[in-house]
Amino acid sequence: MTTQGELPMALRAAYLALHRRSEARFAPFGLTADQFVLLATLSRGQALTQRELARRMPSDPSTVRAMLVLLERRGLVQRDTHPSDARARTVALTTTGKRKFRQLWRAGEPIRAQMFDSLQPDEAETLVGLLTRVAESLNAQCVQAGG
Amino acid sequence: MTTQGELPMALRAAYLALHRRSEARFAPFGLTADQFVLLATLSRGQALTQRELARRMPSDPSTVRAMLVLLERRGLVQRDTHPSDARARTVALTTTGKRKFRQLWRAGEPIRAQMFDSLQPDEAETLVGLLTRVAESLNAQCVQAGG
DNA sequence: GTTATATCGTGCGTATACGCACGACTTTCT
DNA sequence: AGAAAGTCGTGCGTATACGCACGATATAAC
Repeated sequence: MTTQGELPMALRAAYLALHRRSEARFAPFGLTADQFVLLATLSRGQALTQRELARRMPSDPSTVRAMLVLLERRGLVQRDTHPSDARARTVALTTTGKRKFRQLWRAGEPIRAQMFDSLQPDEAETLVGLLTRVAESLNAQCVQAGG
Repeated sequence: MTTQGELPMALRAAYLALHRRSEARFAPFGLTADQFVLLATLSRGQALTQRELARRMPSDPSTVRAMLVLLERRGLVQRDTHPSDARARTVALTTTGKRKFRQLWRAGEPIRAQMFDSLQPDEAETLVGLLTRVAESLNAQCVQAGG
């Protein structure tokens, strides 16, 4: 089946298209698509450690750190020392950050709508389900043998 | 429907998982996941201009150029002046490049299999179809109105 | 209580991913 | 022919995306 070889490319093409679109859409607000993802993740569960934030995005901790440095400089996020763990730092949205996120969420609406409208309602749900399954499979540690 | 808000994140998570996996898998061969994509694209249609190569990947021409500089230095691709257009340069795999690509294709097999096996045969086809539709929708110029 | 191990964040290096501006060349129009 | 407009590749700047090694702290083992 040629489908097997096409799946990775189709996934890549779709994601890059989404990323480009989002990037262009958010640029006027001075934020990138990935910064939006970070803000969105923070808005769902405040006072996360950098590690936990990275896990949820999902992204690499060192990548997240670089992003946080930029966002903190702009006053969109705030980093404090963790109350019980001196190694860790907690991250949270500032008031400005929350406002910015709501702005961006609205700005991104047409993109989400465009994706959604290209599918039947049940197809959208199916797509999310399949993507989730593929992602979980890929994240399950190690492709041991070539079975 | 919350599905609409989850779709972009699900797409992102799946792609990043694939990318990480591929990166780790190809690293021992000294190549990156995206370099593999470039090689694969070249292997399907030789003597492309850099522009055309970028269009097919799909990627940005300036990104592709940076990749080509690295790959040419390693002797995996070859760039020549275009026979009829002095502005353009043609790109093709060298013999080494072709061999390397076949190597990588085999090395990537477990990853493709893992993705594929997490789905029913018809689901894989469905997924490719839905991803393609979403990508096309996203690439169709401009989110004009919120119609 | 001291040592061994694991975890958190940091800093560094490399490779995308892209926009933008520039020079070189092509095509089109007049 | 000569000028205008479009296209190709290049070079630069910024932001991910990640691995790896390091110091600091926490936790576990003894």
